[in-house]
Amino acid sequence: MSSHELGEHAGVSPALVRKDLAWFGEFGKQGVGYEVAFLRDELRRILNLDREIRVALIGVGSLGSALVRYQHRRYTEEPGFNLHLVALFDSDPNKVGARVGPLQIHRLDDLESLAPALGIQMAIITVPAENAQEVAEACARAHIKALLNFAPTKVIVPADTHIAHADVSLEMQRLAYYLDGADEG
Amino acid sequence: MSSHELGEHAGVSPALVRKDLAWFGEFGKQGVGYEVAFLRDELRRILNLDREIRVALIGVGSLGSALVRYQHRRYTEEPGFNLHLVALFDSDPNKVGARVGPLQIHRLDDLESLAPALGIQMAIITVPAENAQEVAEACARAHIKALLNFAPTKVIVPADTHIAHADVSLEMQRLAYYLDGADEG
DNA sequence: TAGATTGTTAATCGATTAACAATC
DNA sequence: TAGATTGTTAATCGATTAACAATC
Repeated sequence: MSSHELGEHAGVSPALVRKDLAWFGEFGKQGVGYEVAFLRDELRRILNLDREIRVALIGVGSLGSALVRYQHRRYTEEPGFNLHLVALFDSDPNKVGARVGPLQIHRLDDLESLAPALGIQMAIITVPAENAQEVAEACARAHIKALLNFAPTKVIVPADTHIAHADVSLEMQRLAYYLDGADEG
Repeated sequence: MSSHELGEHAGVSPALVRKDLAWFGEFGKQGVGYEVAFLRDELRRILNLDREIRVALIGVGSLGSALVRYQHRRYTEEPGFNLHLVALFDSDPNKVGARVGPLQIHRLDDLESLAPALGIQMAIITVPAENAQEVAEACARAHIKALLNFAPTKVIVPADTHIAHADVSLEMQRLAYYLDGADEG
């Protein structure tokens, strides 16, 4: 497949496909193009998606429970889907011990002691906004350096920690800009 | 508040704050800075966030139900939060008629007829990946031109329709790039 | 070989920053 | 008035695109 075809699929120019790939190496053959399966595997390796990533979810409310089911289904049904949700945490004593799908809910206080043993590398934060900062700090103590935060609030993390925000309403608010306003034609 | 202070909060340079605001008008006073409450209100208006946006949710599974509760809580508790979830749709006859929070689930087939009467301007798509495209097409027929898609699949929409993707796993896969690989130091 | 397409260099484009006259 | 900060213009920076020698 040529850079032209790849770009068509991705919605970018052929030149950009080649330039971006050049950051990581040489994957194509002059006059021929790219061998798709080979390119896919190389990129999966480069992007760290070729091996299991062990994930904890903190805050087992309705959104958290939904994400447990969603992630678990994809992990079991989709070959090569390497995001593995392996532990749940909550600070509510009434929830601790309960099961969601195949997983039991641990005490949030045990995050620090359990994370290393379980090999947790990433955490999903689905707690109320007012608790997100303290949970992020608990993750820091547990040496978890990749966080996906669903709480609609800014969270301050150490410099070596990466945090992504998944604020659903924020995304909807972005879309709102494109709605026909009452003031528009 | 000066562009310097605003930039510090937003994590951008003072010059960029001024340049970006200049796209929409003149909001500051020389020597003084910006009046924050006025600026906030102006921007809310410009971004179409100053009036109610009526939203439908399609696909009332566990993720959909969680989002209903989440949106409804923010709408009722947060002043000025104008995203109003007003209708639920599902194609499963066993779900139609059931209530989730304050809302009843409608037949997906009724989307086209109900959307105009309900003033739906935006839709959240939380159906399985294999149904996302047909649901997007139903939205097009219902003249809904802003979609937030949670299904992990590409959806083709008309040119006048805006679609945002909220693929949780994709965000986690992005984070994976920054994890220390087995091959790194 | 002739045609096609890569990887890369040079040119272009757009976005960010620096600088400053205007003025609160 | 003197100091501060805007809105805007010019300079800089980085990202995208065009072009092409290398070569499959």
